[in-house]
Amino acid sequence: MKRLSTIGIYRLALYNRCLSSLDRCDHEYVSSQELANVTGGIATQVRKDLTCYGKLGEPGKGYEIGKLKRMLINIFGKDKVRNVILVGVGNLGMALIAYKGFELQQFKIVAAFDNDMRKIGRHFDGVSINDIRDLKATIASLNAEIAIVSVSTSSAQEVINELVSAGIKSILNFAPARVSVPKEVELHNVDLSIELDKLYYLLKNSR
Amino acid sequence: MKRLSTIGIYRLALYNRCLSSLDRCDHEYVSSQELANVTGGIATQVRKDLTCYGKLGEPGKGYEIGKLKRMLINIFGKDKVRNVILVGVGNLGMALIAYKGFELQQFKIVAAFDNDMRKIGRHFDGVSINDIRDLKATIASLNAEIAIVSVSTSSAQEVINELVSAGIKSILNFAPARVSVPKEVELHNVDLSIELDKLYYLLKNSR
DNA sequence: TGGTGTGAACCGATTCACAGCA
DNA sequence: TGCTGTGAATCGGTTCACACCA
Repeated sequence: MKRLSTIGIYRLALYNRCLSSLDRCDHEYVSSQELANVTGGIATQVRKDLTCYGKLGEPGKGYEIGKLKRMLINIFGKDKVRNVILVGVGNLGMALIAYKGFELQQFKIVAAFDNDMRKIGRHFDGVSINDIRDLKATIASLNAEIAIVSVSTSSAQEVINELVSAGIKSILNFAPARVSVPKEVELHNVDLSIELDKLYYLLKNSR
Repeated sequence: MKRLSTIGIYRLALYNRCLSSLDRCDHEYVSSQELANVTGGIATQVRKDLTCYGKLGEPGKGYEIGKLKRMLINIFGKDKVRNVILVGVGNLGMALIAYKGFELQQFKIVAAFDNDMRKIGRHFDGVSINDIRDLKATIASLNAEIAIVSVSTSSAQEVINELVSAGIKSILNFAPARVSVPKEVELHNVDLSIELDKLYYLLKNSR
């Protein structure tokens, strides 16, 4: 069972989400062609993606939706609850706490951190805002493994260092900074201005 | 001059940002090796990326920073101001309007739209919030080409249809929905829950 | 010597073509 | 007949090796 490529994981996640929005019973079937139509790919690729976790399609019928959902939940480890914390309760941090897309996927931000005294001790959308100095202790007590970082560029590396030493294994970083982590820690960057750069490029070099 | 792959554009944008943070004069030089160190790649790749727009490195010295910057600004069409509009002034929309990373890259959101009467006519962070019913007229008068969509999943397709018919060429969509656009329109999706899905996967399948 | 530019080799991912099963 | 699963062919991007230049 090999580790998938980033793009492979992405497509699997996409199938997962499309299944949820398919208004069909769990015991009904969906074909690779249909899944391809919804995700903008081709049927062969969908099949290749799905078969690397064992054969679960039925020739002539397709994939049983319930079975497929269970497989995907298992692949992503969503059967187990994982606590997510967030550092940096600015505009973006608040938006992420309140983000509706997370609820649908059973993600739960269990605590937030900031260094602004006016925010510490308060709640936002049901999530308590803690003193960043309590990061390590709180992470330990919550047994959190995933952190979302939405602090300023200048403090990103420092915050991430603390997260790593507190035992965080995976980090989703929104600060537009190149930060480094030990290789056993997973770091994903979401860089909004680079996304806009891409659009600029495509506009300038449009077909 | 061929169109680059998505990942190629991404790296170019990354080089661009790293140059800004390099505290060195524009007339000094940077080597491909150095650029690779900062961006986490290898020197050969940096050179391959840069040479597809003509030779501008100098053997034995490297790339003149000012020249490289100008080339990148040109590649991304940032020499020309492009007006960006935003639809959906919820938590995420507000965070995007206030996002500091955009300023650094000369991106400017010139108008926002919403359908909430309590928001329409007000300003947020210097950006006026307009009635979504005025979308077409306002886009035309501002000559906007890029739109950021941060509306709910259920209204994403409808809003995007309107944007397309109003002449928008590039869309950055934050709604976790698969939406379709005519093929001449560029659509990029930023899907936050899929980013978390990836972290879940990596955590479950860690090395 | 220290760097760039680039053809060639490599590698992984995508697509094709088709065997096989209900 | 309709759809899956998969080896083979293909494609494109990455890396290597080295020619070349200041």
